[in-house]
Amino acid sequence: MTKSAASAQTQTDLLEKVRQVFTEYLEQAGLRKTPERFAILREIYSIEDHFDIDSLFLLMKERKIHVSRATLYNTIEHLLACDLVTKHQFGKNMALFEKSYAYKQHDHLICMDCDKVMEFCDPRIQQIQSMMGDILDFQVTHHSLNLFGKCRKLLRNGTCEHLAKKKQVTLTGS
Amino acid sequence: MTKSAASAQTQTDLLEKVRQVFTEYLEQAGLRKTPERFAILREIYSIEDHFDIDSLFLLMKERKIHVSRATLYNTIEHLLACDLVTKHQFGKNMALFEKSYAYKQHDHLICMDCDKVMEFCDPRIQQIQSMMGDILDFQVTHHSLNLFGKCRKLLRNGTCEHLAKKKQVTLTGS
DNA sequence: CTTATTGCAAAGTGTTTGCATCTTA
DNA sequence: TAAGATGCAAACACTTTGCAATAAG
Repeated sequence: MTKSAASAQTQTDLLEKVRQVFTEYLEQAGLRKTPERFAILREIYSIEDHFDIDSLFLLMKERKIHVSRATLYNTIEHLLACDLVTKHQFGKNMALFEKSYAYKQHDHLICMDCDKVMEFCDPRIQQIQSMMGDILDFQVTHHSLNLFGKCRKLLRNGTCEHLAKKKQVTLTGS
Repeated sequence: MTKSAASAQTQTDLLEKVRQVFTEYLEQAGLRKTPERFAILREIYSIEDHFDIDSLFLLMKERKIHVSRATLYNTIEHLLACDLVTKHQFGKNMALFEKSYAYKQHDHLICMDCDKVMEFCDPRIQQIQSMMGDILDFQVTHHSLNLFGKCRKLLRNGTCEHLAKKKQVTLTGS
């Protein structure tokens, strides 16, 4: 099996799994399993980057899948509720989303020059989160940590646009 | 000298100092020192909590200080540029601001039930920030860490509204 | 057949912009 | 007195809402 075939298989498995999670959520919540909802889920899981509602709308329009913006906003609320999608506010007013099933918890580094977003993991955040919850008697459900700045190396090379490649850093120790 | 007189003195000193910082910024940038700009600075430094543009507009209107929303948006950009004010996005679309001169760097804990914001400090954030900048060759200029959840203790007591009192926690060790 | 869901367009909300008027330097 | 700043209202961008038509259960 070639690498891309394996990856395609993984992608199919993932889609199958998230459809199942969504189905269970809809049933348990007494909501209807409409074709629009599953089409939106599928499109979202085909996107690698962060996206906003309008680019999702345009992507689906381009692929001849007609759903209204209202339905996108509505459906994404449900996908947030069952943790299949995560919402972000990276300093701009517009909300950005990303698929989040089976994704390791991560935080973001945002280049203010080219607007690109990189991801990183650091276990200390989890420690701070749970410790602060205890100290302040708060039930912390989630957090958002964004580091803002400029990509130095890429600025040296001229434009930042080349930074877009996903780059993920994980620390395992403390 | 009574305690409140001392505090009033401190408040006056602070206002004097921030006026000076703003003046220097405006001069160095070749911008005009208009009465509106200093009035806005004074009002902002009279606010203890986080605020949005519209509540600042209404506060100033109430105090019979007429400035337009356009001028508020314009001036706050300058105050951000010289670090006298900090901007936040706490998950909602609306931007929130706070005065930030001589304020210790801090992060936020947001109650999703009552929308109240608490502040805390943890030196590990600074460590993560500078380390990530080095690893990813990023020049990190600032960050935003928000912990979202529910205030447990206050929920037990009924409403969350009593939580509004500013509560700040600082860790000095790692 | 009942009622949730959809699509459309209208209304909201926070922010930005264009332009005539005013004012700082 | 010339360039910048202000105030107003219109324009914008993103999101939410109302409602008639549709379709899931």
